[in-house]
Amino acid sequence: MAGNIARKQTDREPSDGPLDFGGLSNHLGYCLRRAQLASFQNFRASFAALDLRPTQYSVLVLINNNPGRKQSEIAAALGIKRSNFVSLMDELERRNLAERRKAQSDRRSHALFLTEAGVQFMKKLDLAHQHHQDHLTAKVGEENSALLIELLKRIGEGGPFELDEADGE
Amino acid sequence: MAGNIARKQTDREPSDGPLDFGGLSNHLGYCLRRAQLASFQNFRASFAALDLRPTQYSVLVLINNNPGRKQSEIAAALGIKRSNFVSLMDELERRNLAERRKAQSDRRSHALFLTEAGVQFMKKLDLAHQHHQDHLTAKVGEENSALLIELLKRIGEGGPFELDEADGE
DNA sequence: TATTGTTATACTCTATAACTATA
DNA sequence: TATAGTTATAGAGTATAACAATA
Repeated sequence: MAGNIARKQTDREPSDGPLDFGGLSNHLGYCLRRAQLASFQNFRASFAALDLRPTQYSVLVLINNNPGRKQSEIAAALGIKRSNFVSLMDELERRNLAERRKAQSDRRSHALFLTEAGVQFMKKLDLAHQHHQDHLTAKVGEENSALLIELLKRIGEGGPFELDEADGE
Repeated sequence: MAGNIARKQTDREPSDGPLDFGGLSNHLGYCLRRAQLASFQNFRASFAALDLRPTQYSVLVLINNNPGRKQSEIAAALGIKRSNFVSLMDELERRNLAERRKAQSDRRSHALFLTEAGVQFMKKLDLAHQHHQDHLTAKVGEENSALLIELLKRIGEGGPFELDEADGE
């Protein structure tokens, strides 16, 4: 808030010293973005040995908890477009972690399952995720973790998820 | 946690009903990601009429609060690579919101300023941001907003920012 | 030799349109 | 005709390498 009124900014060059973020440091959206980036970064570190990105992890968890569900259901639940989900699933299938099977009831759709290797892999993922979660929890303080999650859910709910888009024209 | 032991998943097709997210719904990192996506979405809606993305907004705010600082300083403060900052700044210059000026002291560097139009534009940005911030604050409850920001800062601090990378080889 | 800005490139994520095969 | 999966494409965001001008 401090600072500039409506005039062209002058030629001074303050050069050194820390930058003034103004109100930005206390903008909820900005803090969210930076926290999320830090979280992703730690996720990547925790899962580096397993070579798995956050999105891939969430897909495996969802298939594991809902074996046999349609590809489009898993995608929609995670807010991923059907079209973008294809290559994601291709990769998991290539690594023999998950598989598509033709659904009997509706031969258009694919039912998704973890492979045996995928189920085994989940154990390692659980450990890596615990490591990641512990890191974040330690940062906010254990006693604040549940409240933080609650507040984040309030922001996140009613998002773009659970609803698939109709193909536009 | 409920569910799958180490065996290949069977062919059942539970078909309908909501998906089981397992522990995922209470993963801090996952909640962060969904909240951040929802926040970005609301940001875009609030700034749609102004045709400005979150990154562009943060750049304008930082230049406004630190006129005359080097391009690389602004970029580093926001965690943006120098190389990626170029097209961003090109766009802001093309729209006559900000400008580069050759620095006197070091003719390699560009000092960044808002244009007169840019300073005027900030007023509209402040209003749009207030609208956006109010939306988020209402979702978490006004009495929780400050605490949430504090907790997010703990996660976000020590991130990839304020430090520029050395050019690799 | 190191730094600033730049270009070129590549990979991920996201978004849209159009195709296919089934329904 | 509508839906599930796919393909192709395009826009952002992010990452690295290399170059010119300057220090």
